[in-house]
Amino acid sequence: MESAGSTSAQLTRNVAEDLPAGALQSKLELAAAKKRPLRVKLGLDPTAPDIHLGHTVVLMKLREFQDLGHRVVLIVGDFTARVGDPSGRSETRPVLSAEEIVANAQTYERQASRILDQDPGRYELRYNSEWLDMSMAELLALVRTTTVAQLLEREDFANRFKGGSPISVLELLYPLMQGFDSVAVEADVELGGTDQTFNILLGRDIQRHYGVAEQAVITMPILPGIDGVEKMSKTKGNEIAIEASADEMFGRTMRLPDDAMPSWFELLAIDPPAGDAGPRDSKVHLAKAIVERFHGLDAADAAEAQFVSQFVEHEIPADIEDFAVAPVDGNVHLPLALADGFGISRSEARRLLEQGGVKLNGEVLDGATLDVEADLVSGAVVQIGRRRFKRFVIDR
RNA sequence: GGCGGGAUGUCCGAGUGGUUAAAGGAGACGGGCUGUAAACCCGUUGGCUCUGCCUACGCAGGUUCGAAUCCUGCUCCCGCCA
Repeated sequence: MESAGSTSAQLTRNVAEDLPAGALQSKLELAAAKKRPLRVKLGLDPTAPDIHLGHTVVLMKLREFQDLGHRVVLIVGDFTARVGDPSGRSETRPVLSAEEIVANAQTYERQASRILDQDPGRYELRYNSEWLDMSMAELLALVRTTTVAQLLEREDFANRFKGGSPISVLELLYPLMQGFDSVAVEADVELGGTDQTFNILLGRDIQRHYGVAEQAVITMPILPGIDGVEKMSKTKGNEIAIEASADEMFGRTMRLPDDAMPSWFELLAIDPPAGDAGPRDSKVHLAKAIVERFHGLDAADAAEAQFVSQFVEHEIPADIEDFAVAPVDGNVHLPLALADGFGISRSEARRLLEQGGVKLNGEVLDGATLDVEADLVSGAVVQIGRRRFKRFVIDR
């Protein structure tokens, strides 16, 4: 068996921070001495329905722990999600129903299983309502562990406080609840993005107050979204979902700004191409590696071929969804058909037509034509911009 | 509890009775250039049965020929004082 020191070095390879210094190593030594696996915690917010590449950075790190024989404890924050955030419009969070939470948790579990080992010895899924649905007396005991000054040290709280933006008490309570999760599951290590540093560290304080061993803290850098700037998230639309199709993964990766490539290579643990590949070829390499990870090598090759065909050679893709249009008096009214077919408003469809953004079988439609004979569009490929396609079939 | 300030389109943010579907910016989308990168240029960006109509400036009423702009009540947010 390797020494705890080298194992620790391996585990901290691409992390942002490993706090406090040496904590992980002593945890590993402890585990080796007691011959028990470490309990490695990750909290999941059950609000977002899909896992994307950003989540996988942390999940892959968890997987490394599992591969070393340790046990991952995933916590679904169903309790906090059920409470919702009562503060004003600025920070509104939808209050999720119990059914939605369960559904989201199942989605997470299914998607996370693509990365994590589901072996019960190395994997445990818990809902925090199990322990957070506590009495007022218990809540007071929890609240006693922390001062307001401590909470206001967190950067975003501090900024909002200074800037006069609302901070609800519930938000202040979140770090406490997260910390109590660590007490409840007896976490040895907690992982999270760097945006979680404060919460995870506070977890240590709370554990100490409860007389539990303090967890080691490991934070992973935040993966930028395909805009290269903001944190990857579904609400910003800059994500690549791990359940996205191979073509979509490939295409979206190709939209990544060059500057962001190094961090993607590093955080996704993908080896950059050897030699002096240009930025474009490097990006293809990156895109293929990502697709390969989730769809396999064949799919990666196919996605590349598809990409080249569609965007380099401007071929019309092979597999296009059909969309049934109902003609009126033998004509298809384009604004309506485009709106329904592509999920946009009719006004937007009109605008796109006027701007020459719509092609019918490769021909740009001039904006004046709003109605087309049904026979002409039957089986025709309709294209909006560079990447939206539908095949119109006449529904008689 | 008292006093004061605020709520505008996806977001930020102008606008204090009429040419305001609402300046400007961001974002997004379409076009050009290109490597579906960056930078840059042009255009668009509430909806619809589209030379017009409807809806919209926290919510509900009111004044007025006419209101995002004035008045009243309500909701929420922020600050100071207690």
